[in-house]
Amino acid sequence: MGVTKTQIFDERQNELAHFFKVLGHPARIAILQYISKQNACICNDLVEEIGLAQATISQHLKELKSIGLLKGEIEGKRMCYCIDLDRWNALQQSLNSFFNTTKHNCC
Amino acid sequence: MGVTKTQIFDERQNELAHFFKVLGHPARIAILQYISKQNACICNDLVEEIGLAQATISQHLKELKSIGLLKGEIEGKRMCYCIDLDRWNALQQSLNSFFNTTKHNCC
DNA sequence: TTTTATTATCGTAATATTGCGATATATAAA
DNA sequence: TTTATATATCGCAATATTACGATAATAAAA
Repeated sequence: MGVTKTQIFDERQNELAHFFKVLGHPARIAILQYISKQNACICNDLVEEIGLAQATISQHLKELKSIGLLKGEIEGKRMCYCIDLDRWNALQQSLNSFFNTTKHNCC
Repeated sequence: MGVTKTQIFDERQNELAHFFKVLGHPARIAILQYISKQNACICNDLVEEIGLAQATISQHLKELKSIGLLKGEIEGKRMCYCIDLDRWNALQQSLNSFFNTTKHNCC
């Protein structure tokens, strides 16, 4: 086993879970915080800043791109990764919507 | 390897990531939504509702307990799992704080 | 006490994730 | 063209996660 049974959940549950999952790694949190602190981002800076190998950072960036949080623009021989603000806000809202609609209690 | 290098991140980054990680599974999203919909929750109901084995549900409940989102009370021979509203709100706030402080852009 | 019902835990198999070195690719600089 | 720099991808090893059957533990019911 070891496979998440995505077929028994609805699309929204899977999407929400995937989003949470991508944010569920300290390196990816750190990457987002660092990109935010700077005004431009270059992957190579991240390697020094975060302290993981270049291949590893590149992999984490790919996952952040997979949910649209980052957009990359080629800038000469460099890559400029930035936060996609529209997506960022949309995700925050989607997440708050989950929190607000799922908080009834019993005991 | 396969080990997250938690030691190179700060406590807040690790905590935030752990929180996101726990929410990063559709079964756990579904569990929270179901508990919320009901006014009381019994694990056995979840097994029928979600469609995973009892052992698996129990495991997911344990992880939700690990971040304090659920509290369980023994009720006869049953277990009543409920959402801890204080913790729920605190986590929502912590999450919004992350989103609000990490959203500057460049391109 | 015995049985039944409910939940937790253990052990295990399958798959996923993390991390890294090596290498490929692409562009700028020399 | 050659070299240097920056990023992506491949392949692999180590560890984590997911799922489940079997079983333990606990308490109500018979």
